[in-house]
Amino acid sequence: MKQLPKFFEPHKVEKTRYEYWLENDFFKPSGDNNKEPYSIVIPPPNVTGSLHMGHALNVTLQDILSRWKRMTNHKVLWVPGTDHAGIATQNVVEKDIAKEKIDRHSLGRDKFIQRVWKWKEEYGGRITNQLRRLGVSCDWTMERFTLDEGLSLAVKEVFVRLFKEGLIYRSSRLINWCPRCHTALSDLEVEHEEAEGSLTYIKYPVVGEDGHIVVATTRPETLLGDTAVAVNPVDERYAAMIGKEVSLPLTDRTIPIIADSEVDSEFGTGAVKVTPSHDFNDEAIAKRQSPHLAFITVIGDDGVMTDRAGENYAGLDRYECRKKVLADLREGESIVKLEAHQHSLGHCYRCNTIIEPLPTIQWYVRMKDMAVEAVEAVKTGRIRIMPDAWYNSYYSWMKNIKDWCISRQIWWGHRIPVWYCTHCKGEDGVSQGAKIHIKLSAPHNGLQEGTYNELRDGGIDHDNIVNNSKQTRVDIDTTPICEKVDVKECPRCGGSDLIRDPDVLDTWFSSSLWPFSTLGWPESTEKLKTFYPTSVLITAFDILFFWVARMIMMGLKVMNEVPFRDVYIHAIVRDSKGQKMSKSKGNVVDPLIMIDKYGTDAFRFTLAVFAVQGRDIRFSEERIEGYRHFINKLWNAARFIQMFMEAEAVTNSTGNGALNPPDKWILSRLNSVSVDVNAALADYRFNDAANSIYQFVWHELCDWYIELSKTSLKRDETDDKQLSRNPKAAIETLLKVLDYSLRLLHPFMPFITEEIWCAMPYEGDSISRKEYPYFPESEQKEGEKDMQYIIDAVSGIRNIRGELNISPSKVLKASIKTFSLEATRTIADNKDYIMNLARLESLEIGETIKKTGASATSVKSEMEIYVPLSGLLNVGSEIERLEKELSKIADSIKILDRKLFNEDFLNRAPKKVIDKEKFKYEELTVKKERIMNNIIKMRELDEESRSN
RNA sequence: GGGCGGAUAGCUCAGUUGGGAGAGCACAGCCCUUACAAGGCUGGGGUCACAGGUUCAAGCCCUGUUCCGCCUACCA
Repeated sequence: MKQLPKFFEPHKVEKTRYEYWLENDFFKPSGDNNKEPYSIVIPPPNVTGSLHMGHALNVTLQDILSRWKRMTNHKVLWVPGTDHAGIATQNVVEKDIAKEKIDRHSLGRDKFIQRVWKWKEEYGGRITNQLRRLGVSCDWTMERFTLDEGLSLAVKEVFVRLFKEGLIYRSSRLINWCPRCHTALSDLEVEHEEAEGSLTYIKYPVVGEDGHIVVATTRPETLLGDTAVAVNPVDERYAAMIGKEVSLPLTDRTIPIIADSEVDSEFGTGAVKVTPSHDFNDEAIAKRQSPHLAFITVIGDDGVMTDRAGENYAGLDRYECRKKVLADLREGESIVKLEAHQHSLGHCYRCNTIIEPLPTIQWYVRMKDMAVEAVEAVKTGRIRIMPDAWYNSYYSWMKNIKDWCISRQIWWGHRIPVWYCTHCKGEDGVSQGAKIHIKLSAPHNGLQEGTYNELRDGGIDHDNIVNNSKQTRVDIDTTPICEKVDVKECPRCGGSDLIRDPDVLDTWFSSSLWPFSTLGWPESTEKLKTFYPTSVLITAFDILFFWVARMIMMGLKVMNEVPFRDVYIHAIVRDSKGQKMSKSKGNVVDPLIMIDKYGTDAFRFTLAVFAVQGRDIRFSEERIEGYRHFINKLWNAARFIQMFMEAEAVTNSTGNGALNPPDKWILSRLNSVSVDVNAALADYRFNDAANSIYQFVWHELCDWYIELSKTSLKRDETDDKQLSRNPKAAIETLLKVLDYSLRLLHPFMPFITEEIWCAMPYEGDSISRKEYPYFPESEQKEGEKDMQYIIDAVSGIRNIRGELNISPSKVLKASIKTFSLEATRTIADNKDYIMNLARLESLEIGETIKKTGASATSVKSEMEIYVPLSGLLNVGSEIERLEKELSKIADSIKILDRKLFNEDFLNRAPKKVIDKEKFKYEELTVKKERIMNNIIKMRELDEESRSN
């Protein structure tokens, strides 16, 4: 046995303990083959990431579950890994090489990707190393990266399958475009923020007449791309104008006034300018018209105005252009008024640049049918979502789901497995449609030309489609050839002049395959067979749609089985004021700093206590401090036990096997706590589980049991032979309760529990290999009633001390008048415990005890405690004390009165409740009377002393 | 616009089928009682946001209101 040092120093043990666990493969699946395997895949953090509170909470909860299940003998696999995080990582490396004054284009695609890989090799391990500091019990031999060879194979396999099923297709339409990242984004990758803008009212003169029509817009610069003005067909104000032309200010174009029933007559002037190339609504209007309205793209893919904006504006940044357009309109007296206007603006979730809707050609996944199945899987309970408030969000998102844009115009990621033949024109050579020209770059980057298939959604002015910038692209006008392997020659014409699609897939595409791709799919591996579907997914709600919903759809589509049984959605960690933590606000709390300051165990335990279902977490450092105190308490409790293990009383004790009364009590409490904790964990009530153990260890084990055991452990020195205690039973109970407490705590605080456990004479190589305590069958309340008498007696005396300011070091005499045989017997049987805990030098017990003159009194339900304090007692304050007690009881009786004199209550409430209330009433009335008697006696005494 | 969550002690928050309002921190008093002052004992402190309703009984269920927070949406 190793002597525990005086203080627990987390940093001295964390690293070595963790290495010990790894060396011994404790985190690899083992356990009972007959029990259901348990598996979790980690939500892969971005490889560029740095550990934040969200990660810390997320993995702590997973680790608690994993360790708990391992200790309950399940075969547990927890798969770790990281996500390649396409745009984010590319941005990081681009910034990196910018320091060397180069950009990715001058480097070239292959060299750039090499640089990213190099970066990944150097820094990609940072986040996983940080996770290790939390003590996570992942099976690191299973670590995966979304761009791994195996996972890339899975991605290609899925893409090809979906393509061949027609679920993946190409389309040209408006897409959310980030002018800074130069790529398309999915709807989800756009973050909307409310902003104060202004609504500009602009006059468009009617051609050939004196009149004009006024339109209102938040984006005056898009006027340059207007191709119509729309009004509601039933709007009488404008009925006569439909079909007329207006001349578009600042241009030499005229555009028609058209009717569209979606136009809201109430908003603005009821007339809306239509810019099909730069607004999703307008695109829809344009496509509802027959023939379609023209698409004129005046903003380029870098947010700079194109040639089509006209020579006065081409080359201007979009916001510069807005200023100039406004100035020019003002000069031409075209502006009627400006109004302040609140509206929401889309921003890129990676770089926060304002999104520009642009017409481009992109790859999409058809979602509707997959969503239907994914909804079904949840509705039928094949997947549970917790807390259940999230069901509605899930359903409503799935119901309104739109096709998912999966192509990104960046380089870092899974390149789309599609090739185009420059020679053949598609299967029938003609029907693939006419060639169209695409300008591939923003004007100032020089023009590149290329062609794409006409995609038959018609109407778009493809001459002005701005495609992925700075990308050289040659004629591509053929049906895509989609294969898993590199295509070297065209399967249709045999030609070898093939061009691979330059785009990569949305990062979330590979993430959506994570639960099965990490287990080896498309190979049919043992791991896959054993651990798919996974048991639970632990995640934050902000990626419910990004990731969780898509995993469900892909799991069902590809594996024909849900990816996980349970989804547990935890809160987001906010700062102490409830603000979202962000670098710009400067309110970020770094988990690693918390770990440095307080140790991993205290930090983890705090997170567990914070993890209340359905509620945001306001982080507070003070709480960690509080739980560090708890760790200290636990540590010292263990030191106490160690101290007494070799005490003379223990080693010399014969140990007749009989348990001391407190031993029975604490063991019974332990059983009950073990049941509570297991139930809480099974329900993902991490806070309840943590609090139960906390309460037990501190307030039952330490506050009462250990204090009581000091008496048991003493060599019998009382004059009363009957009270001889069994020190052996006490120390054995201490060891046992400590053992099981540590086991209960181990999933929450793995390090200190291991450290203490290994220093005790327990058998085994690690606490993590021991069984988790769960004792439902022995949950009888043995010893709990006896203990109540002891607690009543002790706390009665303590209360007198506290209230009357009597120093704890002053030894007191006391007597207890008992009112039942059981009370008499129990108090007498436990006299030594009571005397020690209450610091008494003598204690009289009996039903005939009389109170002596100046005594303080404590009235309990089956006893009255007298502490004679001649000379010490301030009669006035004693009366005050008793009156305070009396008034509390009187209040309670009043409430009970109201109930028990209410016939409706007596008639309708369950008998159990009535009996309980009656019992309480009796008890309190008796108590009240006794206190009153004592007050009367004290008053008499008071008067006596006054008259003397 | 639609949806969701919150409002309980000075602070941060628990409160699982409706049946005597809790914890931690902070505060006050007495104590270095030999595991622990990162501690022990004792105590003070709450019209459970507001207004109705259901019920014998409401912090908990229903309706409405106010104030916060979040998600979502194409009102230019």
